[in-house]
Amino acid sequence: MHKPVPSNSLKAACSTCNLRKLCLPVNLSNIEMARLDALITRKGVYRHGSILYRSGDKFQALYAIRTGFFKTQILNEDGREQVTGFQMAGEIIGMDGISNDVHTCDAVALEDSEVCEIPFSRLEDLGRELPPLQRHLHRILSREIVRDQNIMLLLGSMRAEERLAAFLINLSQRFAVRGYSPTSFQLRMTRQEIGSYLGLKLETVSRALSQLQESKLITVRNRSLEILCLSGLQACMGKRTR
Amino acid sequence: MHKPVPSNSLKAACSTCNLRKLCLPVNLSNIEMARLDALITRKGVYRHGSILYRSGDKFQALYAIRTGFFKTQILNEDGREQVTGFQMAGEIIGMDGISNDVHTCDAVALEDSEVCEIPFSRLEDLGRELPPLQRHLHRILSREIVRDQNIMLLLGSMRAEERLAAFLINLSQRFAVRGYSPTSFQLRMTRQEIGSYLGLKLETVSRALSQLQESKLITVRNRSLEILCLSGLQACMGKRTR
DNA sequence: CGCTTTATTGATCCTCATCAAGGCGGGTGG
DNA sequence: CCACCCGCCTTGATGAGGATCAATAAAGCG
Repeated sequence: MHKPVPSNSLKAACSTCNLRKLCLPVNLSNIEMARLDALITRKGVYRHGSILYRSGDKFQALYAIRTGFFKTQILNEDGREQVTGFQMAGEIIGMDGISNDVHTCDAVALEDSEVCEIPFSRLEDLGRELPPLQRHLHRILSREIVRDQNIMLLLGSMRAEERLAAFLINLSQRFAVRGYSPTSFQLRMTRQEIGSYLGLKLETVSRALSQLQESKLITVRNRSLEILCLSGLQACMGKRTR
Repeated sequence: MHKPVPSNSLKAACSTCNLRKLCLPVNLSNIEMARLDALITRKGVYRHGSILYRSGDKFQALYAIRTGFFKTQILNEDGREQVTGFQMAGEIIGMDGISNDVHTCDAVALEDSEVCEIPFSRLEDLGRELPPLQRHLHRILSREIVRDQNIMLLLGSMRAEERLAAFLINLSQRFAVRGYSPTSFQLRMTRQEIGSYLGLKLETVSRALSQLQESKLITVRNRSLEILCLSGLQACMGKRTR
C-alpha cells in the first residue's frame, strides 16, 4: 500500500518521548540509559495500512511504537485472518519472532505511526551488562504471555456482549495510562477487525455495540466511542449464564 | 488434595534425564552445563491432583516437568476456569509469573509427576554469563507467546470438530517428539478439561470425538485414543465453512 | 462392592453466523 | 461544488452450531 517514510534522524530517537516511561520503566543511571538509547533507532513513519513486518520475515528487532496504532494478525492457511492484538504508543511488538528468528504474524499500521527499532541481539548484549534491563525484557515477554492467556479466557468463556465490554474496558485503561480520556476515544479499527480479535462476526460486533448503547452504558457513532458507565460495563463483562 | 512428596536428592537432578535435551538444547560446554545443573533442584513428586503453584503465589522459579502431566488454568472472578494449557515432560511452566512476580494461573498435576525447580533470579544471573543460555530462555518465552496466539486462532475461528482435530494433532506431535507413539496414547485430562481448553462444553467434546470416530479418523474409548488417519484429521482441521 | 466421578447420547433452546438490504460518510472526479 | 462511488456500518430475517437439561452407562476408587 504505502511505503514507510525514512526518518532523517537515526539515533537517540527515544530519549525525549514518553516511550521510555511506558516501555522501559527501568532503574538505570543516565549513562546506562544513554547506552540503551544508542541501540534504538527511529525506523520511520508507517502510513495507515502499511506493514511493519509480515509473517515469514526474518526476525532481527523488536519495535517500540512511538505514536500511532497497529494491529497484529495471523493468517491461517485458508487465507482468513485472526487479529491477535491491537498495539498503541509505548507498546513493544515483534516478540513472536524470537522463538525461531522468524516473525509469525503481520503487523499493520491502523493509522500513521512512528516506530523505533531495537535490534534484538544488541539488546540481549546490553541486557547481560545491565541486569535491570535484562529483568525488564523478561517482564515484557511475560506480560505478553499473560495478556494472551487473558484473551484465551475471553474467547473461551465469554459471550458476545461480555467480550465487547472487556475489550472497551481494556482500551479505556490503556488510553488512561497514556494520559488520554478513558471515557471518550476513537476506535482505530473496523468492526471487522474488532470481530476478528474477539472471535465474532462484524454484524455481531455492531449489534453488541448497539445493545450496550441501548443499555446506556456507552454511546457509539461510527468510530467515536464514549463510555457512560464504566462500572456497568464491568458488571456486564462479569456476568455469566450461570 | 495430596501433598507433594519431598525428594531425597536435591541437587544435580536433571543431568541424567531427557530433560536437558528437551528443555535446554543449548550449546554449552560441560563445565557450563554443570553450572546450570547446579541451579536446578528436584522439587519432588506431585501426586495426581496436587498443585504446583496457584494464582497469587509469589513467583520465584520456573519449573521443568521431568515426568508427568500438568494443566494450567485461570480462575475468573465468577469461579469458572479456563484451562490455558496442558504441559508434559520436558516442558517449562511458570513463565506467567515473571511479569509481576506473582503467578497468574494455577498449575495442577494431572498424573503423578516429578518436577525440577529453576530459581529464576539465579537463572537470570547465569544467563548474563552464558549468552546461549540467555538466548534460549528468550526463545522459550517467545515460544509460549506463539503457542498462545495459535490457541487464540483456534478459539476465534474454528468449529468444534476442527478444534478437537487440532488438539489431537498437537498432542500427537508432542508425544512423537518424546519417543512415544504419535498414534496411540492416553488422554490425561477429562472431557471437561479438554472443553475448557478448547472453549467448548464437555458434551460437545464428547460428541465431536464420537463424530471423528464415526468418520474413521480416530478410535476413542474413555481416555484411550488412537489416531487412524492423521491426514484426515489435518484436513478436518483445515476445513472452514467458506 | 457400592459410591462417586466421568462419559455418552438424546431433546430442546439460544446465541451467533449467515444472507440480504439499505444508509451513512469520505473521497474522487467531472 | 456537486454527484457518484466504494468501503464501512446498521439492522432485519433466518438458520445452524453448540449450550443446556436430562437420563443412563461405564469406569475408577475406597
